[in-house]
Amino acid sequence: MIRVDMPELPEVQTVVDGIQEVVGLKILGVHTHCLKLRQPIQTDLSDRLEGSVIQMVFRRAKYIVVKTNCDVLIHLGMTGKLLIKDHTYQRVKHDHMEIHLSNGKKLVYHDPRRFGMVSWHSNYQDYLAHYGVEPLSDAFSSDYLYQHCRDRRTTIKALIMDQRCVVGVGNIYACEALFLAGISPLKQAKVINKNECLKLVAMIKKVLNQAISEGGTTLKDYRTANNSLGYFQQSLNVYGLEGKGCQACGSSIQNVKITGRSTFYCEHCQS
DNA sequence: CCTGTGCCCTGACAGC
DNA sequence: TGCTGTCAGGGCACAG
Repeated sequence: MIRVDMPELPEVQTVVDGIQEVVGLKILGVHTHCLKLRQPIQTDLSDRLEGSVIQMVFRRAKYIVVKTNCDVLIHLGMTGKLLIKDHTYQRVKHDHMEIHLSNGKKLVYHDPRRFGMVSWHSNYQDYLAHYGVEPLSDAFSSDYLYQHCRDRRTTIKALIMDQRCVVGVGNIYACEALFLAGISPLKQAKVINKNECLKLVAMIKKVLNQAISEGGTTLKDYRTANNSLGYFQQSLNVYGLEGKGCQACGSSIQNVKITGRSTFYCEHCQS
């Protein structure tokens, strides 16, 4: 078992659950320190947010949605963190934005690799209009996935990572779910049968739900120790385990590239 | 429309 | 020891 700490859907959900205390607070001001994220932080972000009240914080795909008088979308990218700090907190390297709140605390956006994003929209749904169903919703069913697989020559792994089909399934959980479903990541989507769709959908929901429940516990510990929020760590079966023995059969875990992403699987258990 | 490739960015790590 | 090269990957632009 190895541990990783990239913010996939469960990590984003855990962060959202952990910052509910900001709901109802007034935004006194916003300071941005680096405009060059995945897309530039809008220069009028502060003007837009100052004086407004945070009405709701929730997750859509891997975005954190902060509803005020407009919608603020926050994406953590690879290395992003959203931290609650008190008024004595001093900014450190890679803190790109601070939102000053009416209870004296600050919501701090920290992202060394700057793959993340912060932006305001009048309606967040317009920005995410091309996004598919939530993986943990009833809309993501085996029938839904099966229909999306029709006539698709791409691999099943690329398909479940395509946000137009289903959102929030990143590289790690795609690998893990395919392992648990016994399906090769290299298999063409169009030859996946209904029973395989049933298993795969169930396993995607399982790994995500499991990670969310584990994350809640880890986050609580993390907060106690550091008085701050961050994403957590997840135990894995195949991801990052190239050359190691498969837990189920002992065969060596393979690593192949699929659409540029490292893809870990067991040739014996997945076909 | 469908599919694959490359880019953005910094830090961790391997190899010399 | 310090340098260089490689890799990590979500989302999107772009090419074929």
